[in-house]
Amino acid sequence: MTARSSVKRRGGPRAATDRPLRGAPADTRARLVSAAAVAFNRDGYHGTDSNRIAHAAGYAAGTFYKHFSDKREIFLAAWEAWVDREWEAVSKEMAATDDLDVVAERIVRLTLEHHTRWRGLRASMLALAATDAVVRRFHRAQRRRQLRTLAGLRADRGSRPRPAEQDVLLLFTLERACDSIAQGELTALGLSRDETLRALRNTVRLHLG
Amino acid sequence: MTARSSVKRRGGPRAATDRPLRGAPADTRARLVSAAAVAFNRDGYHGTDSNRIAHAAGYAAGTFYKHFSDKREIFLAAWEAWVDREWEAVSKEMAATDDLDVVAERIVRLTLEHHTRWRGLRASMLALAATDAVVRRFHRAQRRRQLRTLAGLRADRGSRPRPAEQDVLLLFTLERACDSIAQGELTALGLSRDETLRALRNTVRLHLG
Amino acid sequence: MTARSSVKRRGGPRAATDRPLRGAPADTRARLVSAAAVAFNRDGYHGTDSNRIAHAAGYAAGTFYKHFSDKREIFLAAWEAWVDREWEAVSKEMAATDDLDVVAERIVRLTLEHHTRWRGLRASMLALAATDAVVRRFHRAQRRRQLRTLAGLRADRGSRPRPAEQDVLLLFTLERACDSIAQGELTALGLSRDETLRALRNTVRLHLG
Amino acid sequence: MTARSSVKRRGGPRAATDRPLRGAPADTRARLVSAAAVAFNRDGYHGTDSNRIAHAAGYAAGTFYKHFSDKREIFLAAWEAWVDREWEAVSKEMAATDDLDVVAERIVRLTLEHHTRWRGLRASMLALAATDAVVRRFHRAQRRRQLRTLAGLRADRGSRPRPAEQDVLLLFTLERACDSIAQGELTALGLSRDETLRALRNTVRLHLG
DNA sequence: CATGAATGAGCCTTCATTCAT
DNA sequence: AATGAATGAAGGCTCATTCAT
Repeated sequence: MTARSSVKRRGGPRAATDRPLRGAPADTRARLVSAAAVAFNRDGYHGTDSNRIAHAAGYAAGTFYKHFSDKREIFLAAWEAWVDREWEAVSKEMAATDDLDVVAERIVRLTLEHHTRWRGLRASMLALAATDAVVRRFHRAQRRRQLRTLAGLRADRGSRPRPAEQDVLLLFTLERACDSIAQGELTALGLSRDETLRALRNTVRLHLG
Repeated sequence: MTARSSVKRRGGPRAATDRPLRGAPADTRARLVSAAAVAFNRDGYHGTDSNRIAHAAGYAAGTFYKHFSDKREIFLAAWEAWVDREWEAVSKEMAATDDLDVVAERIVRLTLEHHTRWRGLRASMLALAATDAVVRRFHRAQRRRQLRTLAGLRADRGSRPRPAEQDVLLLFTLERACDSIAQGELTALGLSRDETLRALRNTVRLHLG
Repeated sequence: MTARSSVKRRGGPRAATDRPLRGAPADTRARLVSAAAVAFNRDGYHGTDSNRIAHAAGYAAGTFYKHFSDKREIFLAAWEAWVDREWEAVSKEMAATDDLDVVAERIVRLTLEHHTRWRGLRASMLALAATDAVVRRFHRAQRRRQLRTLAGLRADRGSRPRPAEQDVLLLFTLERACDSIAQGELTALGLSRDETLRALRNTVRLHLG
Repeated sequence: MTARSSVKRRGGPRAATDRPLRGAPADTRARLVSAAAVAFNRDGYHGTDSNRIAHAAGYAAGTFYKHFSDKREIFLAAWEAWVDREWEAVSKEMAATDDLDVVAERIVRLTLEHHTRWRGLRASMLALAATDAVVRRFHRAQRRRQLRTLAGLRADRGSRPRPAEQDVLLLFTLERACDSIAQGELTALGLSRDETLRALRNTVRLHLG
């Protein structure tokens, strides 16, 4: 009914910059995952919808379901990508120097940045994992990946091996403290952020040594 | 032409054979809050609705809105009640004995029980607090109550005063460990639950000493 | 424990055997507006609802909100369309002849027919305009359109210009008399319908002369 | 459950000044009708509810249904009272002087005041009458009362008798003009209010003469 | 590969009405 | 005569998902 130019541009708002919309499926998928991560993080899992995600990525509603069978699936993909990015960054910092103090400082800083930036995504994950068994399984799988990565990193540095218990506890500690700071809870309660970070750095350094 | 009258007939109470339905508003409210806590815990905040909560409490849908202006309000009420109950139980245990080891063991056990029983409610709270500023404020207010209670308990025992930072950190540690154990994460990762609990008890005992 | 998954399945289109459902948005919108006009007219604004309107137009409930942000919006669209149609019909009659008597007779007849057919819609508009400022503004805008149209028609015929006051008064008179006759009030009170119409025709003829 | 003093005063808000709540049924009824008239006028028939009306009158929700079988009934009662008051006022003015010009001026002024004050009530009546046959019948009955009253007033003054058609037309004219002015439509369209009122007064004087 | 109109179950909320006290 | 807690049908609106093009 409406005349269409061969270049796909229509009346409605196109969120991001105009890119070639028909491309490799993997690219489309990646764009959708990125948009989903941002939306879930900002509005929570139940605060966005698949149509909004698709449009934010520059696609129509239907495209979403060509790449993901449902909303949960894209959420898990976004989570997986998030874990990937975090440990990529950490690995890079670990490789760049031998100084333990520097490495510990960087891990804490990166984790804090990452958790601050993505605190909404993390909160949604925790809530979904509590009610949805599939999400819970996925979350644990990612946790195992984290543990493997962490053990691998220690091995690369020639550090002495440790029981996994100690690694999880380190992860828990890092996670909890960073989530809290990210949410602004410490500050809101009048507690010192720097003090906490110093303690965290110390814990990490001892763990890696 | 005028097939439909503009006056509509609806409503009316049910047969008067059921539970004690007509009672003091405070009782009704309390029943609704209890039912809500169970429902939120089992299905998550977004997994139940006000109608289901009302029916679970033995009331009709409309009754809900005589007592709460919306779903969030009853969620916060359920959360508040949950915090109340937890610290009531802890206070009781604190008063019953002077032996620090026993007290620490009880606090850890109670917290673990409480977090295990209500892990879904806790997960919903964390997710909502990430997206909803009102919930976040409420959560912090409850946290302050926890801190006051904890400080009070220490004072009652004649323990030396501590900076609030140490109290929150104790709360965080307890919380995170108990949430993890409650979700079954430690076990799923093949880690020792008893070991973790022993360490926790030790931390608590040192803190209260 | 996790009986309910947090992912919910719903929606999906109906069997593709029905009316031309998937079409240009403008067509869908037009069908919805038509159905709404009929429903509002028959049952009153508060006597129908968006679901009923959508179904009457051959669509599902959700489709309504793809085209209108709420019930009021479609009501105003229906009203606008009604005003359009009325004055289209009147314009056509005006163009078809030069005989003032004939024109006056046709205007009165058309107005009466139109008001009779749509008296419920008119009544809803009057009631809403009394309570709702947005509706009131819209109604006045339409009134201004009517006045412009009426002035234009007179100008086309080379009639002498008149102050707008006289045009509104003509509109008021026509409106009130036709509404009354449409509601059957005159007849119910034992008054002569023909007598009133004769007087009306006379007024219109004098006004256009 | 709650201790009650013998003087009926509870926590909740009591709308009007405290009056003796248990009294002659007619008084209660009258208070409810007054409150209903105000509420319907301000918010429209569908914009208030029976609970609100009861509370505004100083009673509990249930009291409403001890005096009226449904919402429509109190609406009709409010309407009837409104017509009563209007024609009471008009009759008084008619009796107070013999000067036709003065009488006409007063009728127009009173009608305008009355329609301005109660324009929302009138609008609701028109909308309900369009969809509800019972309301429509009631409205016509009141119209007949108006006509009888008007004829009686003319007879009292020794004016010559007139066909009812002319009386209704006078009522229609008065009504429509006053409704319009009351709604602010004339002013909003940039038309002269005084001019219209002058014409109205003239019409009334001729009619009564 | 992508589109986007359409679906329809279901959530949140209101309110006319009842009845045990 | 009055109370007010409770009812429950139903209206407004959302959104995960589908499918003809």
